[in-house]
Amino acid sequence: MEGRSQEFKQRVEKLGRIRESGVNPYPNDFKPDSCLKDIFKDHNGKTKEDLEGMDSCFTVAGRVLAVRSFGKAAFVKIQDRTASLQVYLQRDNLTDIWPIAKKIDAGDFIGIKGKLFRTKTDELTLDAESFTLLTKGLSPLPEKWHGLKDVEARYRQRYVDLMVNPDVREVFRKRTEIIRLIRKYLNDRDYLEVETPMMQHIAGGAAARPFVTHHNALDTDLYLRIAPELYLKRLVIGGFERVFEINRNFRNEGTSTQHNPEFTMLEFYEAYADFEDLMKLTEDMVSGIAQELHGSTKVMYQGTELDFTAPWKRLTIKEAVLEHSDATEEILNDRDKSLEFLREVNPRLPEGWDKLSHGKIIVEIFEAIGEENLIQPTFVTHFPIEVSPLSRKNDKDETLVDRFELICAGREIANAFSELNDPIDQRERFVSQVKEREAGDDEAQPMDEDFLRAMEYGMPPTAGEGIGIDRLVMLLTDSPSIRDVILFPLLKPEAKQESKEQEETQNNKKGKKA
RNA sequence: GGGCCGCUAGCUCAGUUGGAAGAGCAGCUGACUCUUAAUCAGCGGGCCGUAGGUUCGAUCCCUACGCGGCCCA
Repeated sequence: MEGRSQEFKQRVEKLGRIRESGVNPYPNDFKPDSCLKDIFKDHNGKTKEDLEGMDSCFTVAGRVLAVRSFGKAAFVKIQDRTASLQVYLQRDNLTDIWPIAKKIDAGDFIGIKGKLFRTKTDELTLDAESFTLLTKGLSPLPEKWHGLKDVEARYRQRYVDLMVNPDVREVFRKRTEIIRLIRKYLNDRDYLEVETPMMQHIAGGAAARPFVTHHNALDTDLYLRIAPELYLKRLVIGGFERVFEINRNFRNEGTSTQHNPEFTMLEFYEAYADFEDLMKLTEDMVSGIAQELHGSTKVMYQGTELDFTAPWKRLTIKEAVLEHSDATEEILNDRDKSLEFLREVNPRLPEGWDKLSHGKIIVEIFEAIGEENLIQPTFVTHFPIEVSPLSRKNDKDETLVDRFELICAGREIANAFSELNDPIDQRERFVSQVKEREAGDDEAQPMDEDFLRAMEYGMPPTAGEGIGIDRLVMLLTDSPSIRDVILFPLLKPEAKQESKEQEETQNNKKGKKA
């Protein structure tokens, strides 16, 4: 109890008095028969007289959000998963339980059975005929008017954030709805939803640093996946011509408003499709989701209108750079001139910058100046082959691949390509990746012999795409940070406030080991 | 990794050339059976992020550290 707030201690004492009076403060046999939203839906149109003529009782349960108490009566606002509703408690109706009912606190859960009426100010209200304490809350709720604002507290104690900030609940409901709509869209197109390994012996399918873990029984290191790509393609090879997976990827990188080390990715693969088909599919799917969610394909994001109405703009990566900088074709078509230009737009380059290939230089230039200027949804195409070891070569220009990135609000939302299905070419690409890895690029992809073995059986012509779900949800819920669309974003652990008992336990453990 | 900003009561926030730490809400006591951020009267509640330093004296100034936010890489 030491270190607890005064109010916490008072509530614990109150809890004790409730128990002494013979009332169980944590019963679990109360069954509501109505949710609050349905009560509004069915009865909010009714007049005072309509309600007086109605004989039906409603049994509801919820968390107490606010109490306005009089001597022998009280108005209490309760909230369930669907809505909030005012309840009227009167001493003369509640008799035995009144002493407890009048002592409830904001944060408690209560159950009420009663009849609907309208107050003098015309608010639909449930007049309690019986009252049941369902859970005593010990920690006080945040301020009723301002709610919980402290960003760190909101992330660390998301449960409190959700209790008191309805707009936060709404964001996460929309997140779930978006994922539901994606599933429906793909299921309707005969895609098969699958699950592939999160723990992999070879972390391939993307350029990123993985987390490492260890399997004790097999005594082997494993990586948390950075992408499901190579497994989903194995499934296409196996005959599942349309597959998708919505699941977590893990990348061992820093956090930002755009990055969380674990994030949710949709990946889908369709045989006999190419990357242009996927552009159409993406336009159709995302604009449809915006329409379902907002009733419009135009969505406000951080003060800017994003127009998801199909078709979306398409630019080659060079066009995107030319459109948003003073670079010229002459510069971009020459490796050394491009490098010089890159140094102007990005003076602080990673180590080994002078050895960058022409293709990588173009991508670096795009990321430095092109990407952030693409606000409306735009497909950026014609990526260089050096940065695309899993993509099919372009038939007309072997330095390019049939790939696009979807950029919106200045950030990458999706990445897709016609899949490389030539096993000989794929092996060569892996070999050059391994060389880059040996040269110090720890994001270059490792050799995956089993994947090659699979591809050697023949993979049908296929296109595949990954869509960052968190970022898509950000755009569709007007959220400025990825942490606003991830229920429990990764934070550093809080400063330890170990109790003496814990300290002793730990010391004992240390002592035993020593 | 670098820069800037923040950390004060359960919550939202004030505050002090460096001189006994404040408000509102929440809480407690009392009044009140139709309130809407209910009202009225009274009361309690603080390691001012942590640790050093400067000082007669530090929540305030300095240093380091921790956590968070934003920006940059």
